[in-house]
Amino acid sequence: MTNPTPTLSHTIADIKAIIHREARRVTSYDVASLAGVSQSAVSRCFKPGASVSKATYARVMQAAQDLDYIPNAAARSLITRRSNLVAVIVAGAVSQHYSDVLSELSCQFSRRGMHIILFNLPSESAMDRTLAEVWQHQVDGAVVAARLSGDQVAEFERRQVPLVLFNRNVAGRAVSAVVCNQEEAARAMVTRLAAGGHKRFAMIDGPAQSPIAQQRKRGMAGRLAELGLPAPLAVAGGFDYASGARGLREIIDRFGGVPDVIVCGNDLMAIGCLDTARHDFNIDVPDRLSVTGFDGIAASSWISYNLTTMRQPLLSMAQAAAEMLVGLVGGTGSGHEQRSYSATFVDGATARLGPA
Amino acid sequence: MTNPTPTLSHTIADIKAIIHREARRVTSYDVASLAGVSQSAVSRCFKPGASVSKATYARVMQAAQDLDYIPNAAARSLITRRSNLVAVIVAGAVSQHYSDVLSELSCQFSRRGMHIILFNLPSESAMDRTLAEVWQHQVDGAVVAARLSGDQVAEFERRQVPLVLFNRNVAGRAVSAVVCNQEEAARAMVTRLAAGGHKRFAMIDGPAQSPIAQQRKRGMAGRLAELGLPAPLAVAGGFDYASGARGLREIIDRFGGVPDVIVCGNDLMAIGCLDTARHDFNIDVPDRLSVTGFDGIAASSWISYNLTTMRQPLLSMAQAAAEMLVGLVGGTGSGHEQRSYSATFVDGATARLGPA
DNA sequence: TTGTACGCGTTATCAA
DNA sequence: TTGATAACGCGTACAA
Repeated sequence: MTNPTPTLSHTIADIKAIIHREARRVTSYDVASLAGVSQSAVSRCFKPGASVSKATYARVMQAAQDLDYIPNAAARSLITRRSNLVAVIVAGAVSQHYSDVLSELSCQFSRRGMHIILFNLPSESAMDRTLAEVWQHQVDGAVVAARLSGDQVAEFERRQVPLVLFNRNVAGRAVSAVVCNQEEAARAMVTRLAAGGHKRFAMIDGPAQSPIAQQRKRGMAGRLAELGLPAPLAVAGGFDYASGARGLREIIDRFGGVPDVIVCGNDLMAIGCLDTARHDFNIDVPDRLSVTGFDGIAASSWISYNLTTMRQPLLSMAQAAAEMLVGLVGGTGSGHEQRSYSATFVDGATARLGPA
Repeated sequence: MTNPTPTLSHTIADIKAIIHREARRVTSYDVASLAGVSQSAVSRCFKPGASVSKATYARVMQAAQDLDYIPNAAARSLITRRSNLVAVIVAGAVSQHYSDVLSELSCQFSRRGMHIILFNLPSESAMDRTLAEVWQHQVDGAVVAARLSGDQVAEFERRQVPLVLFNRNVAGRAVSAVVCNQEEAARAMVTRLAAGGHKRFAMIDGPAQSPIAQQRKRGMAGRLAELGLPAPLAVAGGFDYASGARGLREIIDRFGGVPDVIVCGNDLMAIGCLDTARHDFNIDVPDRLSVTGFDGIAASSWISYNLTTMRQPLLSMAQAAAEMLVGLVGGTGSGHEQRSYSATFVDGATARLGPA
C-alpha cells in the first residue's frame, strides 16, 4: 500500500497532542513539520510577496488551517521592529467627545493592518506614567489628543516614535499635528454675531487648562476688540451640560440682566445654557438672547436645539491624522506637517444674525 | 586619581554611540554593561518582588535611566506568554453609545497594568477577519460587545483566551457575560405604563439584528399579553435620532392617529420621537402621548427632555466586566459566570404614570 | 525555490 | 544574591 503524499513526521492529531502536552502554542515549526517543509518556508508563506511555489504554499496553508496556526505578533515584532500597534492617547474628559474620532481612527488604521492601543488619561498629570507604558509596547506611532510638554514631545523624537497631535499644539516645537483653527472659528462667529447687531457679549468659557478653550476665547476677545465692542463678560465652565446652566445664572447675576448673546465654549454648555434660559428663566432665544456653541455635536442639530454653532470636521481630521501617521511610520513625511482645518458655520436658530 | 566606582566597560556616551551606530534599541545588555552587572540582574530589577540587593538595584536603575531603557513588552510577552493586552471588540454602531464604557474599561485595566487593543467592527460580518487579528496579538483576554456565533465562542475556548461578553448572550454556550436584563426592564416599563392607564401601545423597535432590541421587544410584548392588552404596533428603527422621527410618522400613518404611548427601543429614538411629536405635530407629551426610552444616556436627563426611561448601570457593568476578565486571566473564575444587572426606572416627565 | 543558522530582547532555570 | 545559559516564535541572510 503506497502513500502518494510525502511521508510526514506527524499527523495532525499527533502534533496537537504534543502541543497540548507541552502546554505550548502552535508555532511555525509545527506547521512546517505537518506540511513537510522547513520553518522558513512557513514564514515565507505568511509574508505577502515572498517567493514560494504554489504547491508549497498550498500544503503550508492547509497545515496551518488544520492546526489553527496564526503567526505570533510579539515574535514578529521582535525581529521586524514593527508592532503594527499605534498608541492613541486621550485625556479622560475629551474621550466622550471623541468617540467618533476613535472609531474613525480605528477603522483607518485597521485598513492598513494596524491596531490601536488605547491610553485613557484619568488626569492630564498622568502623562509621564502613561508614556512609560507606551514605550514598553513598542508602538509604531502615536496619536495624542492631550496636553504634551516640550520634553515629552522631545522624548518621542529621541525614541523615534512618530507622533501626530490631534487638535493640540506644542509651542516652539516642530511636530506633526492635525488641528482645527479655533481662533479663526471664534472670530468668524463674533463677526456674524456683530453683524446681527449684538453688542453686549458674554461667554461661558471652557476649563482654564484647555488649549482649545483658550484659543476660542482669544479669538473672540480679539475680534471684539477689532470691532470696537466691549470685552465680553466671561464666566468659567467645564465643557459639560451643567456648566451651561450654572454659567447662565452667573452671567445674569453679574450682568444684572441678560446680555445680547452668550457665546459658549462648546455645544454641550450651549445646550445647557439654552435649556436653562428657556425653561427656568423663560427667556426667549433667540429673540431676547442669542446662544451659540462650538463643535457641531450630534445633539446640536436636534430639533429642540437647532444650535447656531461652528462645526469641526472631526471625521476628516481623524482621517488626516491616521494618514499622516501612517506616512510617518512608512518613512514618508517631514515629521512636522501641520494640517489645519476650518470650522464651518452652522446657521441654526439660536442667534439673530446679520446677512451672510 | 582613584575611581571609587567599579571599572565599567563603557561610558554612557560610548554605549549610546554604539546603539546609534547599530540602529538598535536600548536593551537590558546595554544597561547591564553600564551598571557592571549581568543581564539577568537587570531583568530582575524590573520584576517586582525579585531578589536583588539594594546596591545592585540602585546601580541598575541609574544606568537604565541614563540610557532611557524600558523593557520591551514584545520580548517579555514571548517568554511569559502574557501580553498584558486585552482586546475590546465593539460593533461600529454601538461604539458611540459605549464611549463611557470604553473609558471605564481602559481605566480599570490600566489600573491592573493591562491595556486595551481596540477592534472596531465596521459591520458585524467582519468578525472572523477581526478575530484572526486578535489571535495574532496574543491578547490575554477579550471583552466583546458585538454578535458572536457559537463557533466563534468555541474558538476562544480552544485558544484558551478568556472571554467576557458585554450586554450580549450566546445561546446554548457557557460563557462569561455581564448583561443588563433587558426583558425585565421592558416588562417593568410596560407595567408602569399600564398602571398609568395606557392601553394602546406602539413601539419604535431597534435594528432587527440587535439582540438588545429583540429582548426589549419580547419583554414588552410578553408583559402586554399578560396584562390582557393588545399587542403593540411596532415599527422598525435603527437606534438613531432620525429613526425616532420617522418612527413617529409611520406610527401615526398606520395607526390612523396617536396611540397612548410610544415605547422606543432606546433613548436616542425616544428623543427624536419626542422632538418630532412636539415640534412637528404639536402633540402634547405627556398629556396626549407618552414617550419612553431605554438606556439612560446623558441627554435623556436634559431639561428639554427629562425622559421617562430605564437606565442601564453601564459604569458598574464595565467595572464588572473588567473585574471578571482580570479574574479569568489570573486563573480565578469559572469561565461562565453571568452577572446580570437590572435597569432602574427613571421617573421623567414624558409619560403619564400610575403610582409607584 | 528551499533549507540552515542566527538573532530579535526578554524571562526562567539552575548552579555557584 | 548573582551569572551563565536556555528557551520563547518568528524573519531573514546565505548557501544550496
